[in-house]
Amino acid sequence: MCQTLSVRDDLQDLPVLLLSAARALVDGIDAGVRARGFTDLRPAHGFAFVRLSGTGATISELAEHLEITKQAASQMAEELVRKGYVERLPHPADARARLLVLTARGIACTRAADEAADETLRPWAQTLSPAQVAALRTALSRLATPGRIRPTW
Amino acid sequence: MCQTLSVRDDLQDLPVLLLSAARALVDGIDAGVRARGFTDLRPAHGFAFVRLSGTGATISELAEHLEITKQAASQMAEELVRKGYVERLPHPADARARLLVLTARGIACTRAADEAADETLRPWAQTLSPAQVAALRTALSRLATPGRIRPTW
DNA sequence: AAAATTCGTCAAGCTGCTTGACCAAATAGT
DNA sequence: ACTATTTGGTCAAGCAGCTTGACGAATTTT
Repeated sequence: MCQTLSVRDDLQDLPVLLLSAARALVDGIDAGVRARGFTDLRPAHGFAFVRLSGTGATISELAEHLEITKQAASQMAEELVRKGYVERLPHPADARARLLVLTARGIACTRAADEAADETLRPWAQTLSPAQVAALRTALSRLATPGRIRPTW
Repeated sequence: MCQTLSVRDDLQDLPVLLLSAARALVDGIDAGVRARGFTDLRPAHGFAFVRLSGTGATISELAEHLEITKQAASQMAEELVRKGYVERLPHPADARARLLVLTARGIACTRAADEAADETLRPWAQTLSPAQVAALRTALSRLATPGRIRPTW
C-alpha cells in the first residue's frame, strides 16, 4: 500500500523545523558558552570567531565574512579587543592592514563554544542512528550555501 | 570493516551545516517573495505573518511570539498596516485590545512565501529519497524547540 | 467597591548597523 | 620611474529597530 502523504506534503513544515532547529542550536551554544564564564559575548560574536580562528583575518576579510561594512566590522573588532578576545597585529605583508588574531582568551572561548555545540547536539544525535546522522549531514550540506552561516534577518 | 570516523567526529561540522542550511532557506524564501512582487518586506516580517495568519493576534500575543517588547511589536504592526498587509480590528472580547489580522494582500504574501519555500526546498528534496526526507523531518523536530522560529542573534 | 493586573501607546534613549568622506599604502598603467 | 587607480582602515553623522519607563483605559481579582 502506498503512503497517503507524498513528499510534497512533507515539505510543508520543513521550513519551520529547519529554522527552529537552528534556533535551538544557537540557543544551546549560547547557553553553554555563558555557563563556561563567557557572559560578555553574544551569538553574533561567534560568527566573527569562526573567521578569526586559525590564521586570523583583516578587517576587510572579517567584513566580507560577516557580510557587513568594514566600518561595522571595525567596531566589532574594537569591542572584541577591548574585551580581551582579539589582538591587532601588524600585517606581515601589507603595512596598511592589521591582522586580527584571537588571544588565548579568544581561543579558550572558541573551545568553549565547540564544547557547548557538542553538548547540545550529542544527546540529540544519540537518538539517531549513525546512518541517520550521516544522511543528515549529506542532506544539509546539499542545501547549505558554503560560507554563509550568519543569518542577516 | 568499521568506519574510521565515529559519530562524534561527524558532529563537528553539523553546527555550521545546520546554520548554513537555515540561511540558504531564508535567502531562498526572501528571493522568491521579492520575485513575486513583495519587495517592501524583509524576512523578519515573515515571522510576524506566521503568527497573524489564521485567526489573527493581539499586539501582546505578537510580541510574545517574536520575543520582543509590546512597543516593538506595536511599531512593526504599524508598519505592516501602513504597507497594507495588516488590518487592526476591534477585539470582539476585550475593549482594550485590537485584533491584528492579515488583509487580502497579507494573505497573498503568505501564499507567496509558501510557494517560495516550496520552490527552494523541492529541488533539494528531490535529491533525497522520500525516506531520507522523512528521517530528516523526524531528526529536526527532535532538536527543534516548538514555537521558537525567529533567530535573535 | 477597591486593588491589582493587563492592553496598548507615548516618549526617550541605546546599539549596531549604514552611507559618505578621507588618508595612507599598495598596485596598475604608461 | 611616475602618475593614476585601487585597496585597507578610520572618523563622523545618521538611521532603524530595539529597549526601558511612565502612563490611561479596560479588565480581572479580591
